[in-house]
Amino acid sequence: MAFRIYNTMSRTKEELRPIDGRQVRMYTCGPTVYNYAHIGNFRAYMFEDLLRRYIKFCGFEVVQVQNLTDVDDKTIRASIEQGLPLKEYTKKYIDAFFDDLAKLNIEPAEHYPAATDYIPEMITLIEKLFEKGYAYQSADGSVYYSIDKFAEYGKLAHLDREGMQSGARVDQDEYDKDNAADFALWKAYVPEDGDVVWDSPWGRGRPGWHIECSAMSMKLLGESFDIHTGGVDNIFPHHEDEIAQSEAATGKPYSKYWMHCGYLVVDGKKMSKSLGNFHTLREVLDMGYSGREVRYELLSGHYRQSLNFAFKSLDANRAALKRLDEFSANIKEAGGSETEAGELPEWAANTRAKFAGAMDDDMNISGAMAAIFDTVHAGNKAMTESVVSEKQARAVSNLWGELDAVLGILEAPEEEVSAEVAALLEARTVARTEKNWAESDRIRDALAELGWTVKDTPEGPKLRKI
RNA sequence: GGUGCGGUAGCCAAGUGGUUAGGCACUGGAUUGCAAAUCCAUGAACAUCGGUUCGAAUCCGAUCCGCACCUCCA
Repeated sequence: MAFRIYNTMSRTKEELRPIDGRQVRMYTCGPTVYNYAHIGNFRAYMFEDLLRRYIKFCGFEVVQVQNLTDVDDKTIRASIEQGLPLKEYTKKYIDAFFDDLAKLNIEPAEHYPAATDYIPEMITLIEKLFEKGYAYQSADGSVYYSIDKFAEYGKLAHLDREGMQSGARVDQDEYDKDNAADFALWKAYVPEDGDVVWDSPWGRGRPGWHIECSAMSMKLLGESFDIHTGGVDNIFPHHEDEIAQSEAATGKPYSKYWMHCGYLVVDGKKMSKSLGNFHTLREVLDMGYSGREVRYELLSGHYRQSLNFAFKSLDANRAALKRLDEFSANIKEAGGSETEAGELPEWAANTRAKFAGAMDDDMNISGAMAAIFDTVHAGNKAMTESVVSEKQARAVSNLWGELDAVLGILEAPEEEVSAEVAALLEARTVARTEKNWAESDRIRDALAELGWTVKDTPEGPKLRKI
């Protein structure tokens, strides 16, 4: 089987074949750290996490770069408003970003370059564009990229110049540019930038947004690399401009594959800061939901489709996760103290193939989850009938671990049973032996207060975290 | 105007010519002191209209509706 991914450039599914045959180098557009990211933003990071995990599942190595945009209009404006140096202001949100990634069980990328640490690389890249005739300086001192010089401009977004001319939003103020669609490589200093300024051969100023990603990706991954990802809103202009800059400068193909995820929507509308219909992760966690429930939510739809966010979905996820946890706990108990894995039981023999078959098809997560739940059902049935040996259970546990390396949601957090809870459970067992049902039920309620449900099974009472 | 994505049961969400997707919720039963969990059983769907076909959720055409991008955006 081969992992096939949808390439926005070709608009078809293509087999993933890393350029060097072994290692997948991927670049993912990261956050602008002027504020807390909202969970719509995390949908993209979640998609990228699933992608990198599945690439590894397929046996490739991964080197992932995710940039931190720590200089732009918004970060500058906000830092000046708060009277903080830019670096100090953005640090708070960079820390929060990493904190949120951890809560969502998103694997760290190999590199997190901050734009302000790569200014020399950006300047070098712009110089190269000057040499090759793609860049020009306007009267106000800013440097622009001339899209007319790059014949393939528009190849990713499939936009032609005519369509753009009649576009709904052509900025009338951009009088300094040769063409309204030319974009800034270097922005000349203006007083509103405060002390956020660097020297360059074209005068003082700061880099444009698009050049940041081109400079950092090529510095860390090479002039040609494998996968570039982002949200669909990055296709144009951001990724189109990255291609124009990078390929014009190097004369080589930039990224081999382009992958874009759909939006998180609320009541049919894209979740966004400007619409105000967003929630930050910390807000949702404060409401009592777990990072794991949010992860399940963000994972539960195909990455290219828009995904509907609703709190009642999170509630439904809680129930689904409980079902998964119940199975995991039972299979673990069925394994006893056995450490050696035997053959997989017949009901789990095809699980891995079904899971991988779905994931191979451009990460069909719904098909993959169906393979999981089908196995849960068949396994519950087998365990109900007590036809699962300890060695078989051990093998299933191992399989679960292997699949969870991709999903990151199957392993429930370990919960310690406190002495108080253990004592209550013991007291309840005594009460039940004496058929003192009133006392037994009272203790069960008390355990529920402490966050535990108790199930009475033929093998004795079992505790489960609520 | 240009370019894309979509409309599947109460809700979420796969499927792209024939065979139960899956999850949550609901209903009946088994089990249980009562529960919980689990199992068994059951119900429910392809926006509308036409066409192609032995057969269409799937292909073709038209229509209606929703969303997004077209220089801040994951």
